[in-house]
Amino acid sequence: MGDVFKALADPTRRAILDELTDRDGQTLFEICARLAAKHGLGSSRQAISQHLDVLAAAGLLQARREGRYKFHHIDTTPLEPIVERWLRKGSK
Amino acid sequence: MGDVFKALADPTRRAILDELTDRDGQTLFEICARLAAKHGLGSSRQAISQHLDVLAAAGLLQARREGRYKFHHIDTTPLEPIVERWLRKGSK
DNA sequence: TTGACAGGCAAGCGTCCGCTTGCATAACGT
DNA sequence: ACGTTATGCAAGCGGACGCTTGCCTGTCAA
Repeated sequence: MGDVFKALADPTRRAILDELTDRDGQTLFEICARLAAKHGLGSSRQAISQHLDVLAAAGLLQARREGRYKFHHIDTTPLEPIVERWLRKGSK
Repeated sequence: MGDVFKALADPTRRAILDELTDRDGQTLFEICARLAAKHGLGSSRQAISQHLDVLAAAGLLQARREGRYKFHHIDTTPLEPIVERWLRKGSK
C-alpha cells in the first residue's frame, strides 16, 4: 500500500502517468519519445523501464505483451482510497 | 507541488497525518507519545520534528505557537487536486 | 533564580533511490 | 541466416533521505 506513495514520489513517474492518461497503451520507446518531447525529460530507456517496474509493483500499471511489443496501461484503482483517508474527519 | 508526494512517501509521516486527523492540534511530544502507543513506532523526538518540517514545507501542516507549546494542525487543501489529475480521462 | 519542560539547530552516518553502463534475450524484416 | 528492433537483467556509482547525536534557546513553576 505504501508502495503507491513511493511510486508517486518521483516526478518522472508522475509524468509517465500523465502521458499514459493522455494516451493509454504505449510502449516503452513511445513513452521515452513523448517524455522527451512534451515534458522535456532526457531520461534514458533503462531509467524509464525501471520506473515502469516501480509503477507496476505499486499496482498503478498493467503490462500487456504482444509480439516484441509491450504495451503499458494505467490502473487508477489504487489511487482512490489514498486521499479520502485524511479528508473525512467525522470518522472517529 | 511535488513536495506533497515526497511528504506522503514516508510511512511515519502518514502516521502523523493519521494521528492529527484523529485529534487535531497536538504538540510535538503528544504526537511522539501517541505514535509510540497506537502505531508502535519508536521514533525519537528529533525525528518526528524533522518529519513535521517536511509536512509543513509541503503545505500539509500549519503550526501555531502558544507560550512554550506549539500546536500542529493539518491542512488537507493540497490533497484534493493530486488524484483527480489522473482519474479524469476525458480531459484531452 | 534555579530547575525542569518544550522545542530548535546542525553535523555526521548508514541506507535507499535513481541513473548509468554493459551485455543478454526475443521477435520481426529482408 | 543475418541484422535490426524492442526489451530485459544486473552491477556499480553518486546523491538524497531518515535518523541519531550533541548542544543551544526559550518558557513556565517553585
